[in-house]
Amino acid sequence: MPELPEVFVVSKFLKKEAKGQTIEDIVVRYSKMMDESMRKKLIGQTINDIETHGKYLIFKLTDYDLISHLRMEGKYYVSDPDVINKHDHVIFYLTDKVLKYNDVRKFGTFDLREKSQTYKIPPLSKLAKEPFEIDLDTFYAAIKKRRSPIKTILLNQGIIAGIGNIYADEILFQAKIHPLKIANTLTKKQAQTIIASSIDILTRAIKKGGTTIFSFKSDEEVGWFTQDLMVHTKANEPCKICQTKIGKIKVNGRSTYFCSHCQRM
DNA sequence: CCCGTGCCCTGGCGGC
DNA sequence: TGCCGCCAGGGCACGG
Repeated sequence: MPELPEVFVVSKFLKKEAKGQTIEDIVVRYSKMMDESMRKKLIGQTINDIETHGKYLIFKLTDYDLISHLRMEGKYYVSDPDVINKHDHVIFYLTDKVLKYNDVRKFGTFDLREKSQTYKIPPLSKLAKEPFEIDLDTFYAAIKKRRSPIKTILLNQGIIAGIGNIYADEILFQAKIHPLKIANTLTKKQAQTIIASSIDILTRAIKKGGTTIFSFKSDEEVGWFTQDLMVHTKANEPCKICQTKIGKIKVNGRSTYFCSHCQRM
């Protein structure tokens, strides 16, 4: 499931494939994904650039910004125009190629904004800064007034942007903090450690994804692979640091993996 | 404002 | 072999 590193890698792919191309036509195969008024506005627009903010992709067009969220399984790929795959929902006919948005679960979203409104209304108006830019005092102030588990806080895009369920577990493991630790009991030092671990893990994941970018296809995963993970999906396996069995619990309905010895309340 | 729950979706898998 | 129920999860609406 795409988190900040995967979205960043996708944006690199899109810059390579779609930057400078004009949208000549669009075929929408699942109407809830994109309505007709959006489709009409997009036709004739040139893709001048692709930016990212957290898990969002932002296509910078001639007159609008197109905000794309991949959610769990959304992906973009370029392929033979004659081949339509089962979960291709939006097909962009560009100047000299066909770009497809494929999404098995249909959870992905498209939002079109006037350029002046992009960051003024949802979804981007509510988005916090990414770990790379976030200010420690701001982050710590947000934490101090929350009574939820820290895991829940890391998934809150309005507090810190770009972290999803997989990297949240990995970040807390590296920071040696228990996922159920209540946010407002953290010290400023621990908040700082969380930010540092976030930057470290996201950066390493981006580098990892970057190695597969040139062979990117719809059915290839980007980002971290299972052997890079320390705790996520490792239930009952020995912790790579202390050999304690990795535990699995639910935090706010999300599967959460942790080491009860390395990560303290 | 904060916090928890249910919903959107499909495919894969365990159980029988 | 097939069917059923559950699980995966990001963001949002909605209730307390």
